Amino acid sequence: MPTRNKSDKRDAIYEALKATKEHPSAETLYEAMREKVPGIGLATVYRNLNLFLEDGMAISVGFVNGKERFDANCMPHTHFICEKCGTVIDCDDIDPAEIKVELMEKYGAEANSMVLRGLCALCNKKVSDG
Amino acid sequence: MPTRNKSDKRDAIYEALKATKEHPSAETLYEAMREKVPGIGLATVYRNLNLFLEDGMAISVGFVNGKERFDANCMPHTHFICEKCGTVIDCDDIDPAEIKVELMEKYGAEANSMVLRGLCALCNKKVSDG
DNA sequence: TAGAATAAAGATAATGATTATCGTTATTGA
DNA sequence: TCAATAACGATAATCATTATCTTTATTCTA
Repeated sequence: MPTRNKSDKRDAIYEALKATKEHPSAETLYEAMREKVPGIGLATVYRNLNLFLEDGMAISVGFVNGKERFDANCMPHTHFICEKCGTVIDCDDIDPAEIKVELMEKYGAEANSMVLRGLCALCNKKVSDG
Repeated sequence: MPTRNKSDKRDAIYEALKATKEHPSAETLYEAMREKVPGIGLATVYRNLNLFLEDGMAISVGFVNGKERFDANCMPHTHFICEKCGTVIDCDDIDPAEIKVELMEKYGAEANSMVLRGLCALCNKKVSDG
């Protein structure tokens, strides 16, 4: 891990990312932090999120409505993204290990993430309700 | 499916998308078509790709390096995306059905796509070779 | 089949998320 | 303490995508 200076802002951003389950975008995280950390800039949030990725402290879940979403939980776990409402769900009960083995055996590729997309329970219900 | 006028350009774009296995971006498809279809505009490619999505004639595979990638094959199938070289691979041998059932049972969510990300065989080899 | 109504096209301006730049401030290490 | 470097906030720049506008093609009807 590269050497970084101490930075209260960075620490605050990381704590905020760890504290939420909503897999926020840079913008969302920024808005949520403005209250607690007055004067923080959007560029600082973007900058530090990229450092977290670089340092293996966070992962990118993917893009939802054109915005990248982040997760401080780097343990390999499956994500579900609802294409209707944009919610990102941790699917801790769905083990990607078997699929990863299959992928390696059949394609020689090393997967480090698995993302499912579709309609979440709530949006799916709304659709079937008409 | 909404009514559309006949359009040679649209047909050409769709044929080009169907003909390739590389899951191109709008830009890539546009560049590939300029020779065969002189005078075609980038906006026309974007416009028609969106119509294909709308009409269920194509799917979005996801974003690779900030660019959306498309596939004319709408049969449910797994994709692998190499984060190093950007290659998108059809994993026809990896059946997402079981995972989808699991997702529905455990989370009530309806998945319509499954995407794995990581390093393809070639890039993985390069890493291990050092 | 002409001609109005609508869809599609090409060019390009606008948008919006992200990144780069720049001057300033904080941190580090000698 | 102080020079070197990292981080910051503000904001300009970038780049993929979308919207707009004018022209051209297609369709539908009288």
